[in-house]
Amino acid sequence: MARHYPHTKRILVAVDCILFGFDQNDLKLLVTKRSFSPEKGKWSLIGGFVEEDESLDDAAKRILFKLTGLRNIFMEEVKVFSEVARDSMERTISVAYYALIKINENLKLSAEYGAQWFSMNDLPDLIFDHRNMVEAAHTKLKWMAKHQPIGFELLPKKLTIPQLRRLYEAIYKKELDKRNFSRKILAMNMLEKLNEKDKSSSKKGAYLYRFDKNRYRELLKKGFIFEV
Amino acid sequence: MARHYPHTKRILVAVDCILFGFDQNDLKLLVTKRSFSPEKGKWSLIGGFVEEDESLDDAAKRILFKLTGLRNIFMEEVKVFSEVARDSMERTISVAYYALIKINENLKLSAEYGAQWFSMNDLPDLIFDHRNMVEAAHTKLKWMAKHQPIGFELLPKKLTIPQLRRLYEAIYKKELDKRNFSRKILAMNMLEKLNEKDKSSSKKGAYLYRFDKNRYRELLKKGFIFEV
DNA sequence: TCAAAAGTGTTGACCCTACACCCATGG
DNA sequence: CCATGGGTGTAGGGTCAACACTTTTGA
Repeated sequence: MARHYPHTKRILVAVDCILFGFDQNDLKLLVTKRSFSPEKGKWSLIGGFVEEDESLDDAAKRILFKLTGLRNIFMEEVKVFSEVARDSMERTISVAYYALIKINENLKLSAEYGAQWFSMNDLPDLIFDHRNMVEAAHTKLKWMAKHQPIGFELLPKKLTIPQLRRLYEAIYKKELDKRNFSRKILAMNMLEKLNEKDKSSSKKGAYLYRFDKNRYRELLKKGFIFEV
Repeated sequence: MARHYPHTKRILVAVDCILFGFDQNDLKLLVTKRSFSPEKGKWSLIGGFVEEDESLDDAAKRILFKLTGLRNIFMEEVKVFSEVARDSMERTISVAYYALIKINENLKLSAEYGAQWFSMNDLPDLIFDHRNMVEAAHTKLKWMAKHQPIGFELLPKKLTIPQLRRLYEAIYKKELDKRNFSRKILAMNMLEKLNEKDKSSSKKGAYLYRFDKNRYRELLKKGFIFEV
């Protein structure tokens, strides 16, 4: 396209991804080893520049796919980071996106990026303002997990109530009463109980459930408001 | 700064402002008549391009100031709009900001922009994706007004409880019980009752109150959570 | 004197929290 | 047989919604 708005500076636009995962009891963050200047070799969120023919959402999906091979992942904008000097090389504004990833044996990370999971309780130093991005994303995650059933995006399709509770405890860094929690969750009537148990974390085993998206959509139509 | 990230397209970055006001019973939006191509002469949100030496927050403040002469106004990012073809001239990504403005006799709008207030219930057609921006901002406003005491930004410093209730009714398009509303608001203990009445909307007159920011900050420290 | 908005209390239903014991099983 | 985590019920307090009449005063 021709330039019809003269005398205005065009700017580099990037997307940086805050990739959350959940593993046993820990909320985790996937970070990569930066392979180019500046700050080469340091820990960094995975990111990339926005191309001419893609929206920011598309750019975020592309970047996520290159690292993880995953598509159709829950992903959402957090906010824009636009301080003039935030990138030491050239002015770049960056839009932070967070994504919720199921960590499991099928997840194959591209070796290219030297990616590694870190516990949110024990993050390494990150370049630029990436630490602020992570904070902002975590704040948004807390908000969202409270008011929308996105926690399930971090768990296997078949999940147990104790697992879900441990996830919320990790997100909020706060213990929850197991009786009250399971009553509240089951009362919403969004989980389908299966005739299987998961014995990976106890001898007795915990019943498996499946989040029923259709039932949730029905509830929404009736004015139901999710809240944990 | 030199270009250190080669082969990447730089992009025009704009800010568009969703300016909310409140007048009697109506939530209002300030829109301008666009004075340049494309779409010259049509109704548009006020906006502008981001300059080299400013953050997006700064750009939004600058644009607001040029139109209204106001500073220190509540203003917050909504989200980025980045569809490739959203601007018909040249690819532009735009970050929507919303602001809350007190409409009163001191407000002097720059004549340059042909600005006009419209009721949110009766908006004109807007250019590009500006209507979507307004929807997104309204959604965020509903969210914020419920969980933070930002409603006061739309009202005079001295306000009455019925006025505040009408504001919330306008934001949520829903009637509220006046007894329950005033009990809830006063119970929060954030309003200082004055010995004056406002008779502009009734013969009996309603007591004026002042929102006490310091008291609110104290409450926050004690773990108080605002919710309407 | 009347119309129009302000102000004010109570009750019942529901919801949320706090809390303790038994169950199933693998080792 | 025992250690570990899973599963379950109840009672009390607090919160929220629903509801109607009186007050004030300008016109």
